[in-house]
Amino acid sequence: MKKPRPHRARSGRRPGDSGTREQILESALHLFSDRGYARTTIRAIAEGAQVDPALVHHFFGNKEGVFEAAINSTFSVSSRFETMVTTEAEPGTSEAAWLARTYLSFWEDEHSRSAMTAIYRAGLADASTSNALRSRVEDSTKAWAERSGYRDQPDSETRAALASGHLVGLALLRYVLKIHPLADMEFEEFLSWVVPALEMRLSPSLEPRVRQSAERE
Amino acid sequence: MKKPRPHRARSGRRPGDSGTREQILESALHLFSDRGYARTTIRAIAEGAQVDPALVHHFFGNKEGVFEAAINSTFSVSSRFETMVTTEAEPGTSEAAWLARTYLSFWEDEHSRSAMTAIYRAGLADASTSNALRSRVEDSTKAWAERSGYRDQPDSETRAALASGHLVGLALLRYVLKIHPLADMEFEEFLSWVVPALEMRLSPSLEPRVRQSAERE
DNA sequence: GTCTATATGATGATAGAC
DNA sequence: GTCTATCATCATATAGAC
Repeated sequence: MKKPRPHRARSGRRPGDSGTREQILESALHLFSDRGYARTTIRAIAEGAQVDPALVHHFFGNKEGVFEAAINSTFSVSSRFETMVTTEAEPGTSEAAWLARTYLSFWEDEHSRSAMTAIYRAGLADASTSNALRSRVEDSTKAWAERSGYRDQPDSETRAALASGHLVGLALLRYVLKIHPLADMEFEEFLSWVVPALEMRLSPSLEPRVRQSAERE
Repeated sequence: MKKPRPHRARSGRRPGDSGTREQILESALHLFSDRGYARTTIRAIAEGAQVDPALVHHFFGNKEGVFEAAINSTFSVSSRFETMVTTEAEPGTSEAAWLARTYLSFWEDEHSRSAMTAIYRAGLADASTSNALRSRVEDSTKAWAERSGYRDQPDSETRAALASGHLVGLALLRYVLKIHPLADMEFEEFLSWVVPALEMRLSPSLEPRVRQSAERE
């Protein structure tokens, strides 16, 4: 016996073919960035997308699959993250300025910010998930250090890592923790604070001669 | 309350009165710093301390109680964190140098590092738990900005926040993510990289004239 | 593609015996 | 102080009907 389905109580229709997959990813990305990985449940993702939890499994297999798909969806942060460090800086601006602007643009853009937040929340959550974030940061730092104009400077690798830490920390305080007054600033003003410090970090010639061997004993 | 001080190195017997509470906290701190808040279970804490899970509830009520007690146990990071910003810098060193050394010492010390890691992991995990970390960072940043020798400099609050982001980011990369080569450095060498950059950030007079908004001299 | 039903297990918490 | 037993909840994941 076929069950007649005279009227669908569901208001927003769920068409037979398209849309749902993207809605699941959108819901997932929102939740992962807001609640982190562990506290985000497949049920909540499904509810946010107004679909059945089983559908989430059907599309992505398991929770990790949803996460991977979510942070790579639509804006493909991962791939852009990698190609970022292989792009040439625009002439007229320092490479440090370009690095800061490019990296922080990921955070500034409302769409990719969710993915960035999700990535950092998940990567900092516990030791077992830190590996992915560590390789990501380490690789992009190293790649950038090797190809940048600062490549031949002494300690270029160390300086690149210090610059990464600088940028990561500022991004976390401004975009994740939303610390005042960093979070309230206009983007360009924020950049105007960050760039000079980063330029100094990356180019020894701009540095005062404060640094010599630390008091070691 | 008598303490026989048995000096026993954990032979397997769980004596009727002492030790267990501290062992629970030790186990909890280790797990919270390693796996974050959400992935740390009371059962695992109990197992690590070789006690019954019910005992954990008996002592601390609920999971959050264990967390609070753990990060405040033995080394009382929270209180030291607050008094940190009210202490005078030692003469002969810049305040920026003192700030960097004091803050990073919390991370460098093996014991307090667990608490620091737990605090940051929990605070960055999701939006709901970010409040505690935000107020902590915001308050200590502000307090330090107001009482430091840089107090009368223009934008002292902004500069203090930027310095906080700088320090937090470097600490996370070195101590939590363990990014090479930051994590492999000796502490004094690490400091010798951080301090000059922080001094420049905090004192406009040391800054190159890249920024136009700095009016004061 | 979508959903119902369910297997299977882990979790935080409590009550209460010794 | 310590443990046994258990509750209620919620999790991921799967099988299979329509």
